[in-house]
This record gives sequence, C-alpha cells and structure tokens, in this order.
Amino acid sequence: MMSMNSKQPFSMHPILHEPKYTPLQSTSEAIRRACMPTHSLQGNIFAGFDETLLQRAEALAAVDIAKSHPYKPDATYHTMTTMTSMTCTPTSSSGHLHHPSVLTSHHHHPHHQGSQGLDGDLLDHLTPGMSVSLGGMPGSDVCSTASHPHAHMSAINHMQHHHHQQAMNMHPHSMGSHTSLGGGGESEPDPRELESFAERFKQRRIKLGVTQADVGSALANLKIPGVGCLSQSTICRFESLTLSHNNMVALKPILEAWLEEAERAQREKMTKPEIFNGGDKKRKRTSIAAPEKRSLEAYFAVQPRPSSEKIAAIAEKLDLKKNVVRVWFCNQRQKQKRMKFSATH
DNA sequence: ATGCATGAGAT
DNA sequence: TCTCATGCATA
Repeated sequence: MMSMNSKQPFSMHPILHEPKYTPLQSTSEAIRRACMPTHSLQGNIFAGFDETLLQRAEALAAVDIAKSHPYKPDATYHTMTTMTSMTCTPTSSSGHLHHPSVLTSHHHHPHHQGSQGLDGDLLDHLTPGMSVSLGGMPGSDVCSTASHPHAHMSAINHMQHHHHQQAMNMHPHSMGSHTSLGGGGESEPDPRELESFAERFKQRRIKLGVTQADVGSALANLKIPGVGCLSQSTICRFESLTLSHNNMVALKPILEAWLEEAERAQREKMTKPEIFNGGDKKRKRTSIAAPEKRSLEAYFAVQPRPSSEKIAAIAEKLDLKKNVVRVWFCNQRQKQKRMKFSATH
C-alpha cells in the first residue's frame, strides 16, 4: 500500500501542458532592465583602456569590499540564522518539475537601470598571447570535462512545461479572502503583502512541524495542475524573499493553498490520529576561491554582461572554466534582481 | 541558507 | 546566449 508514508520523493505527474504560457520572462525583463540603475557608467569610462585599468578595477573593488566587510559580497545576505530548530532534510530529493507555472504578467518594480550601453573592452587587450579559446573550442566549455561528472538526472520529467494560469484562475481552491484589490481579480503584486505572507507562512509552517523540504514535496499532493513539487531551496527562498518578485507572486497562491490544506489535515489528524505516521550520481559543486571571486566581482562591477570573448578571457585569467565564469555572471545578475533589496522597497 | 548549475523559452 | 525559475550540493 502506499498510504504508509506521507512523504516520499513524489515523482510528478505529466501534467497537462497548456499551449501557451505567456512568458513573463522577457516581458518583465525588458521592463526591469529599462528601469534598473545603471552600473555601467564606469564602463564607458574604462572602455578603451587596457588591462591596467582592469587590474585597477579589481584592486579598487577589492579595497572597497575589504573596507565594507571582511567577506560578504552578497548584499542579500541578511543573516537570519537561529531561526528555528527544525530539521531540514536535505535528502528529500524530489523529482523536479520545472516551473509550476508562475508568472503572471504585469508589474515590475519601479527602479531604473539604464541599459548598459557600455561595451567595455576591458578584456580586449587583455589577452596577449591567447587567441581566445573560444570560437572553435575543442571540447571544453559546457563543463563536460572530467572535472564535474554531473549527469543531472532528470529522469522523469522534462518537457512538460507549464502552462500557466493567469493570476486570476490560479487559485483553484481555498483562498478567496484575499485579493482585496479592485483590479478585477488580479493578484496583488504588493511587496508588502508578499513580505508579510512569507513571514506568516514560515511561522505557520514551523508550527505544523514541517520542514521546508517537506513543504516542497507535499506540494505535489495538492494536485494543482502544473504544480509539482519544489525543492527545499525554493521554499527557503520564498520565506526569505530571495526570489524575484514575479516568482514570489506566482508561488504565493500555491504555498497558501498548501498551508491551508496542511492545517486542515492536521486538524483532521487530531481527530483520528491513526492514519498518519509516517540516489543517484552526485553533482559536484564548483567552488570558486575567494581571490577569484573578488576578481569576478570587480569585473562584474565594470561590466555585468561581458561578451563571450571576455568571459573566455576572464576565465583564462582566473584559470577557471569558461562555463563556470559564464554561469557565475548569470547568477550574479540574477542576484541583483532579487527582491530583498532590489525593487520592492 | 546559499553557491553553482541546468534547461526552457525568448532574443 | 540571455533570462528566469529551480534544483543539487554544501557551508
């Protein structure tokens, strides 16, 4: 029987894929980008200079960083340790489902980020004898070298994509009390609301004695079309608001639904306490050393979006794999866009 | 809690 | 090749 354990790596089900799903991806991106503050002013200044400047940038950045704090490049670090005494079960590997649906249209933060028109050729001259190991790369790049044997087994899923439901029809059940907006059924992109919800969510979750990982896997039980399970990471990020605004908005109704369901279940458990009770290849995570990281940050400050060639040059300089550098930049950009300090407040 | 990674969809 | 949502692995 399967009613024995309440938690297991639920493999998700082949949900229905809606024909289309309005990508919020580029939509919000464009808007966001158009509004974000430009870090690029310096880019123009530096553009055209040579390696010396780059090194100087690195040095400056390093000094700056050191001045601020010993180590903490990330602004989103809000040290929230000692919050709970719950046990996070990292082993609840769940089959993963890619985007539940997410994204509803609309809104974006009111900030300004000029599109960086800089081209900063910082690294143009930086590569004396190296003819940029790009272009006709042998076989490195895609991090497929022996370095990391990440096979990434997405066994089950893949290809099922979302369909996405507009914010309106997103909540299949329960919640009917929110949306006090007179917009016509829109969800409230209100950062304030999200923040308080996240906090309440966490509190109630803990009260239920459920870990973030548990919540993630339990989501599959809600049987919400297009919603499978989520990882502990995502739940954690939701609670700590370290997700993009849109992501927060999209996940809120889902987690809200789970919360209500979980509390309902618990109430039921109180009544009839008899029904409950309760490996693959490991991916190796690359670890970028502090010095290299500092350099990357310096480069990033000057040019958040280096070209492929520049990435290759940087990689060469820091003796890192090109793909590692590329991904690092991608992740760095994502971080900048995260909620916490980005737009909302 | 967070760093590095994957992959889909958009450019 | 980027962005964005997510995840695995790990500090």
